[in-house]
Amino acid sequence: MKPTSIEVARLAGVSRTTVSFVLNNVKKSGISDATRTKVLNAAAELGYEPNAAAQSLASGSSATIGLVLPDIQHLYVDAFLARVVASVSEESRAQNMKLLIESTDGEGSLNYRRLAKSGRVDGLIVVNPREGDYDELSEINRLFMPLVAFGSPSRSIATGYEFSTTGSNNFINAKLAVNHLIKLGHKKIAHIGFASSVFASVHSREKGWFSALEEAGLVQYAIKEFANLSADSGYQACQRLLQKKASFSAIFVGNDTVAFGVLKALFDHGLRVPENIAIVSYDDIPLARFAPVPLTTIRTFPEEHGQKSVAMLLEQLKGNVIATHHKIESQLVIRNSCGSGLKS
Amino acid sequence: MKPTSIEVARLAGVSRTTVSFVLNNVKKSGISDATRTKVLNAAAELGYEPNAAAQSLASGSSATIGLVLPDIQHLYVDAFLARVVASVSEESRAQNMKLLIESTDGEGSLNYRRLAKSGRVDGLIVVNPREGDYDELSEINRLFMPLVAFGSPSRSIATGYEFSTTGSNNFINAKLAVNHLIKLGHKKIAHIGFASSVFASVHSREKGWFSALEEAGLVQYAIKEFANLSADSGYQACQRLLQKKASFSAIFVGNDTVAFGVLKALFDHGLRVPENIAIVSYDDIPLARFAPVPLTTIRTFPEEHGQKSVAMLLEQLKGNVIATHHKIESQLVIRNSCGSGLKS
DNA sequence: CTGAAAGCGCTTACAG
DNA sequence: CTGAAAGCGCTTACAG
Repeated sequence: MKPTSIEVARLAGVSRTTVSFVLNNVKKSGISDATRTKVLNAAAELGYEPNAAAQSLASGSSATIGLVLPDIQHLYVDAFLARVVASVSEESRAQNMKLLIESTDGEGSLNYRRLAKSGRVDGLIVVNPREGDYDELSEINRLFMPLVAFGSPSRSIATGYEFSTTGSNNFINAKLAVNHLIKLGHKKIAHIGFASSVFASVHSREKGWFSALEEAGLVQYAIKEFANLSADSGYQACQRLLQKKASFSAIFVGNDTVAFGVLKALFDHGLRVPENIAIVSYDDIPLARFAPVPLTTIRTFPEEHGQKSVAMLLEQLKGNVIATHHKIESQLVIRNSCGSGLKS
Repeated sequence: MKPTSIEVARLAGVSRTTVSFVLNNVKKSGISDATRTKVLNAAAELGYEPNAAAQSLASGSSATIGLVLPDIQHLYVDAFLARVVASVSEESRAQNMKLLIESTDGEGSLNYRRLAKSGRVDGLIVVNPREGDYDELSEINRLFMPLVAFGSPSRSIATGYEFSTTGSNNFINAKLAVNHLIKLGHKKIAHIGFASSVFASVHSREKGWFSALEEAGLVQYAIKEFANLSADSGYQACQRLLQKKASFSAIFVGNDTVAFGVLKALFDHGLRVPENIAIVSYDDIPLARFAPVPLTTIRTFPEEHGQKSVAMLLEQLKGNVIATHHKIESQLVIRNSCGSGLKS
């Protein structure tokens, strides 16, 4: 039914070896132009397409990248993650690699080892790994295949983990955001994390917030709540915050999606942004500037991250085994929600 | 390095056949419990994981589903598509299938045939295929593998295409949305499509809008513009609309993301929603009710669609070859943007 | 209840 | 410049 390389060889009047050499463009094979043309014509005539499983089995490489997402629920609600998927997909395609999507289950665990051993993928990009996964990831990287942790701080290298990482510096950026609020005169600055702090990125942003308060001597005003990815959970987290006795004049919100919910909760409470409460958030998703109050936020570059992750993985696949950290610079985008200006 | 089934067989003191039977749970093999246990223990002890390529080559099935996305750019900006990816991923996982992501390139073309012939996937879910792709999809389905077109109207069956489809009825739903505006007394109802009308869903929504106008005898007021997926493109499309001489008191916007841009364009133009201009849009993305004016919109159920697509594909994979259309009901969610009520 | 052996469709030393 | 042949690691009739 589907033609195999043997049919192509027969039609072209050569051996399967030659067919393989021509189709895979093997340099050192010294195929004559005449032969090459014959093979190419035969393959085209038969509509030949190599069987991927056979190729993979024989060559030991699957030509596919595995993208591991945290709890897949993130994708339902968080625009940031979608952009990561899109850019990784795009770049993989550009590099002639296929893309396999995996996600961790409810408990956040994925059998990385099984995936690695199955030979289904040549390398792994793991998005926002949990702190508890670092040991296993390191072992996967050492034993089986290259691995890039997306959205991880470079500390993985500092602490002896061997795999590559890419990410913006959540800690520094969070400080940047909070310092902006401090500079505007705010003293009582609350924090709403965008998810559970088992996620490294959530945790780092919280630490950055706290560190900024410490340096300014404002920790006595520190109060915080955690949302759970959706705008709705942000709404609820903000309500919990409002019920506390401690007051605040500004909130550093863990991401933009959650900030949408926070804005609504504040409005529903009769509070105006930025007049009564100033907000700075994180991500600069495409809708951030279309929010009820255009959001002042930390702009990250997920597309660049995604592309870079793929590039780093391919580097390692080529045998360039140095684990590196690629840092993506971020920037504070000032819009209306912090009350410091009206640029949009 | 990685153990193979032969090592497992050796350790368990059986043949590879037996190992394969036990691990694949082959019913009719009549493996004794004692043997089964021995094999399982040996496999566990060695940390054995079957090689996927070998399995696929030998069995003729890859146990993976291919998910084909339209222009990958959609994912950058459209929350709807992300939910589709998430649900398909989730359901695939639940069904023990792997998920391969493919996307069409800039010109919107993908070599479906190559993908099908490579044997990399057992079946295909194609999201929002372009009208021009139907012939090829039909052929792929006939020649190579089951295929489900996601977001397609059932007309594919009516017109003789053989593959299965799933989707809400864009035409009917658009009419529903527009009729709601008509019922509220609007006569001059403009339309802003969310993308180019080469996409079947964009086209159907436009037709639904126009059909509603026809039935109400309002086509003389019909004006339209098309955005290009992002909120920003919605902003621009709305500006173009505002520059026309024709006036309007309501807009049916092709999706929520674009509606965010439309809202901003109207505000910047000094128009209030819903007082001056009423808006109904489409999708009910998670942020729709957190928009500057909570959006009245058609709620679709992408998660259900995604899950159903996978289920339909698996049915066909099991040999149940009937092409069917699964229709997902939608509903109009009334919020503030149409001015008819204040439910949220 | 279990095993020997063929076969899936490629790649890749190796030999010439 | 090209080909015969082994091998990748499984599954699956077939035989017993």
